Amino acid sequence: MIAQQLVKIVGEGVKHLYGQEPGTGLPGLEKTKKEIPGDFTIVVFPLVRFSRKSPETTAREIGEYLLETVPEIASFNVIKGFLNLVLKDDFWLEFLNQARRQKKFGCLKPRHEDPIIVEYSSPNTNKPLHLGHIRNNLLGHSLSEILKANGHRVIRVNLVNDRGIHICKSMLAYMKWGNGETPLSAGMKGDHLIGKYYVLFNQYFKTEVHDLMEKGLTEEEAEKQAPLIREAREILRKWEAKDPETRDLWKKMNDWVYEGFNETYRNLGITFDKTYYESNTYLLGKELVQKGLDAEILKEKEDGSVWADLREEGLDEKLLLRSDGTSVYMTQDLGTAQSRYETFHPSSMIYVVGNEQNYHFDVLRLILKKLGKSYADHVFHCSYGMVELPEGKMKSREGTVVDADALMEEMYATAETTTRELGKADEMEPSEARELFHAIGMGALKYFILKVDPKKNMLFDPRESIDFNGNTGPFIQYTHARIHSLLRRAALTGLDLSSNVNSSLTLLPLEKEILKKLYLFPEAVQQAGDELSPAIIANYVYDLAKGFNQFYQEIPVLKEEDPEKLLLRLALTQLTGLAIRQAMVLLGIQVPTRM
RNA sequence: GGUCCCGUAGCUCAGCUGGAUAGAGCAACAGCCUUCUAAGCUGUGGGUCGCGCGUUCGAAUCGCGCCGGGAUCACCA
Repeated sequence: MIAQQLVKIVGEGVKHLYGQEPGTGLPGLEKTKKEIPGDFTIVVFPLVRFSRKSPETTAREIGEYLLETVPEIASFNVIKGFLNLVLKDDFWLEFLNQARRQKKFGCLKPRHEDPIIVEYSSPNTNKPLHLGHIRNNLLGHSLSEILKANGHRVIRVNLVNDRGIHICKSMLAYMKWGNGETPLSAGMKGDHLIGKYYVLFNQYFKTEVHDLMEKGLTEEEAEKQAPLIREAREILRKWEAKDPETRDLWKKMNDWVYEGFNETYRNLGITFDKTYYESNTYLLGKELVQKGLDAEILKEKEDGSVWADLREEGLDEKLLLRSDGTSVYMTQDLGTAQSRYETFHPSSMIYVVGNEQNYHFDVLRLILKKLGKSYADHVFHCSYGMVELPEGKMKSREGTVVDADALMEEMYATAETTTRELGKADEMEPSEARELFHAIGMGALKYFILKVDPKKNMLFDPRESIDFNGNTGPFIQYTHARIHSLLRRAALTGLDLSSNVNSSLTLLPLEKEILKKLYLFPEAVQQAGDELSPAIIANYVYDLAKGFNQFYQEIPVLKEEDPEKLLLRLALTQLTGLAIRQAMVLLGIQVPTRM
């Protein structure tokens, strides 16, 4: 690309003019600021120490050198230490022609190499998904798409947490108060039904704890001795002993939950290549720990528990096997990492997990390293922030969660109302209209979440509905629909869009603006991949759509009488449409062709 | 208490690998539909970039110290 070439040539220029190699790190090419004439800018301050001249003189000299050397450069200007370069219009027009020939503009071709494993979602099967899970799922899905666009092979995996004491709590509550209720008889999605019993358990449990504390127990003692928790623990014991009755109920209830989850996933547009279940993987890792013990990397304490000592690394000791020989969460994660490494030989493993588990993943990586695993350095925790409500953090037990299904329904309803008010659904088939409402509702939700830097906490106010105007998903979708409307009209006139644009045309400022933005799309895709950040794509595509709307509003396209200019504008329109669609695919958002 | 993350306009967020006058959207106000979709476009107002010190020709951006918010440090997952 021209950017890298220019940087290189600047280096050569410095050597030619001042006899010194600037070496690494010096030159930096940036976009020229809006109000200043120019396309790219070189900040020459760092080069002054080679030239031993004023910034202005240095900039002028390098400018002259570039003007002579680089045929694409039309002119330059110098403001203080800033060297602003103007490229010839035919450079931009050539770019337009070349970009239009690409199959998938902005994306790299798939390379044949080891895959990247992206783990996300990882739900518990004792309650329905909420807004936090939505952020996780959207991030995981989008990251997978972004990595693919960067030429990687991606394996998307889901590790379902289908066993453990929390599941037993729902089971116990169901046994006690369920009366044989089923999703069908209750008219509820399976995950919501199970969630109901989880809440029920916690209500009764809370009362028990309260009563015990009245009798003088501390909270901690009460929580351990409450009859309900003892019963739940007994169910867990039976489950681990493979008691048939317990296992049957467990399976039945989990299947209900999966049916519910699948519906939620379908609405979200999320899929996986492989699903793991903890009930199958929770014993993994013991072998690994044993080997570490044999090699004296790990140590056993007197009571038989096994630990990794991370104090030299600035962390604490970490338990890997309890004194009774059973394993913990960390043990399992060590085991699944090893198992995935053996099956897929991934180039890296990315875990999309909330930032509350930052410590866990630091420890995981350290232990893998201690155990001498070469892949330890290729384990990445894609850590994202909490979704907060105006009152603070969402808490399942206190019922202050925003339910995923309810939220999606609401988004759909808002999309329908808004669209109908605008009269845009009037001439649509009911099925087309339904698809549109879904696309817009989900587009608004997804964009709202993905435009925020993943690592930051974000705020969601349920009282204010998610916007459809301004920097939003529907805004971008609308721009796309508008583009298609233009292209449809153009098609009616029988124009052939496939031929190349004449590269000796002169560009209007707004036309060039869009070309400059389009030029940045491949970079945005790459940066999003490097930083594991869909937000970069979201902000990019908003900027592009905004730019197109300005162009659209100011410059008539179809009224243009000069056929070459008409072709240019339509080509511009078409490529923008492609870039928007491509970017939105990376975000997992559908783009309607009319709305 | 230790470690990590965050603090930018009334609100939600960009910008953070140091660069020119700190940007959007929402909300408020004022314009633009007999002309390609007004879910749009244009304009006005709104800022000690938490505070202080340092590094630098140059700091929202880097370093240190405070202040404020969050997460985490289980024989839970």
